[in-house]
Amino acid sequence: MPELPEICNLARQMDSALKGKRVADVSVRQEKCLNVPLRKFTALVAGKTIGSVTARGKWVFMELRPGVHFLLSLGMGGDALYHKPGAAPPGKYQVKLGFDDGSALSIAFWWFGYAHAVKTAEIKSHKMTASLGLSPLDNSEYTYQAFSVLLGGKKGAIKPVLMNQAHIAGIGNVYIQDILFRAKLHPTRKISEISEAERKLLFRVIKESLKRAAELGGLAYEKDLYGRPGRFKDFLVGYREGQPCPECGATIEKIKTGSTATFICPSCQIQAVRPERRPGSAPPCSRDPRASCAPPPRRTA
Amino acid sequence: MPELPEICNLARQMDSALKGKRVADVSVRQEKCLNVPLRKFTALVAGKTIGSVTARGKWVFMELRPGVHFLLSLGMGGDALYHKPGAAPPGKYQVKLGFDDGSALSIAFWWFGYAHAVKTAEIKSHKMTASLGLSPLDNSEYTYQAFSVLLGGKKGAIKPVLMNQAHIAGIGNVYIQDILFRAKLHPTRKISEISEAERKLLFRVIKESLKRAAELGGLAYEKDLYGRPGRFKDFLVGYREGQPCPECGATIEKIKTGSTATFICPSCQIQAVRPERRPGSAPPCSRDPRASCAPPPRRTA
DNA sequence: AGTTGCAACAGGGA
DNA sequence: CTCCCTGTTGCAAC
Repeated sequence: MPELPEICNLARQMDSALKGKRVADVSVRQEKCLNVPLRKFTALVAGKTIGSVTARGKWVFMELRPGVHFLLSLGMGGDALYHKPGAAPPGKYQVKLGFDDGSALSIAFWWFGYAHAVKTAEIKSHKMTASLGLSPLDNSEYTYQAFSVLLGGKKGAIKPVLMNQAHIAGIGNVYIQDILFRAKLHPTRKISEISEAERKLLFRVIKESLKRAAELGGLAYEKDLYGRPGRFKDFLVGYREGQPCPECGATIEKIKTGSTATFICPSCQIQAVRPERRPGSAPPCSRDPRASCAPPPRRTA
Repeated sequence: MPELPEICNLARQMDSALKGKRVADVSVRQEKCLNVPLRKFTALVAGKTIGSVTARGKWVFMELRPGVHFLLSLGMGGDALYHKPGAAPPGKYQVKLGFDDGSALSIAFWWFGYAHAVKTAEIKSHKMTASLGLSPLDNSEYTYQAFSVLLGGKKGAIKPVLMNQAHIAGIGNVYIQDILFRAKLHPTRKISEISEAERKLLFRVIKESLKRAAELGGLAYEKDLYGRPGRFKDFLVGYREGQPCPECGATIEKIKTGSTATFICPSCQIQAVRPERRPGSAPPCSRDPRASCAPPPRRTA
């Protein structure tokens, strides 16, 4: 459950389920995912009481009163699972917190993840979270103006900038796919060549795509705190290599952009600014991209 | 007179002509070429007596006793001219030092140059000179082993590394042309793909090319301390775009490599390691590249 | 024809 | 599907 929608959902569930519990037991099976030696980690976490749990970007912030924050990143994938009192003990995990009521939280990631403990007073010095940029679901900080400032003066391609957590926090290589498609932007489009209208559309598409996915409980192939999958699965172009574009029917391609893969519709997502449409000529894509948070039209019948 | 041969020649002439003179007068027409405010520059320089003058890379180091060094870089081109007592005053210059015997040194560069004054005790903190690398005409520091260490582990192209003053001090975009040609290396050849034999040849070619040019008093289109031109003008491929390669007759090309221009023989200078020559096949270039410090064969008669 | 500093980019590794 | 670090490369500036 790596990106912002899943993390938002997870943090909300943790906030409801765990708040007020006291950490009675700390079990770490993989010390390298910690930011401090095991002894220090345990000393920081054990005995603390869980306060608010929030999300920012791909990170979960769990308050451990008094004076500590537990910071969790699931990296390229993993689960944070709640185990109620008396439930069967968790199987595979890297870190487990047992609570005073017999319940537990187990954390398992299958590649790289981070379970960090920092003193709240020193949280500013935790680089990976301190450098996080705008939260796209927070309307007070994610404004069109702030978004424009972010892109201002940049010379590179649009995709890496949107995925840079220091700019906008929470977009990974999954949700970026349909965001770029809905914004009708090729991943390597130069930022300096994005028109005002395109930038406005992109701004809205980011917010609405992530919001929609969060409302659906995140990706269908990720689990929530209770092991249940999300309901978001209908990608427009993401992971649909070889299938038809829902807008124009062209065959979706999987390309390499820098070191990451991108799925694009080669006809809808263009590298240059779309030329002015002359009166009478057909629009390149007929549907309103803003409407496409809904599942794509089925072409199977 | 920008690169090492010209600077060596200039420093030697300055050492002979200026040593022992006392700076009586400082005139600065372009303050931005200084490293300190004009008042401070004057305070450091005026009244001092010239000691040894030496060269390192593209910089002239002039001792100003007691306790100061005058550091001069002519940037992309310029002159440092001696004016004997009673001679006509210099025309255009950015910086002029007048001496107690009525002679003067005028410095004029036509783009960017530096005339810096630093306390000798603080010379290590003068970044542009402190970071200079190996002197290719100093056999005790420019050894094949040191050269190999420089190239070790590098992944990029050979040309920018040779022109990096922190590695080898003194090669610019003029002398690099024939150095690469004599070493039979394409400017974008990957360092990791240079063979041992090629590296040995390159090591020698650098030293011998610069030494030969210095012995000729530098470039024919540059002036020495007395306004006289050097005698080096017979480039093998440098600035000979469209003319035949002196080795194989192929047409010399001017290409862009990164942000600089390079003149190459497309047939002699290859990007891949030269394949082993099978017995009986003709060598790609018949002349011994080590012999080519002499002028190229004339093709005009 | 020079150098610096920064942004962008690519590769290796945890 | 992650991130950081490093070195490299390109560009704009003086």
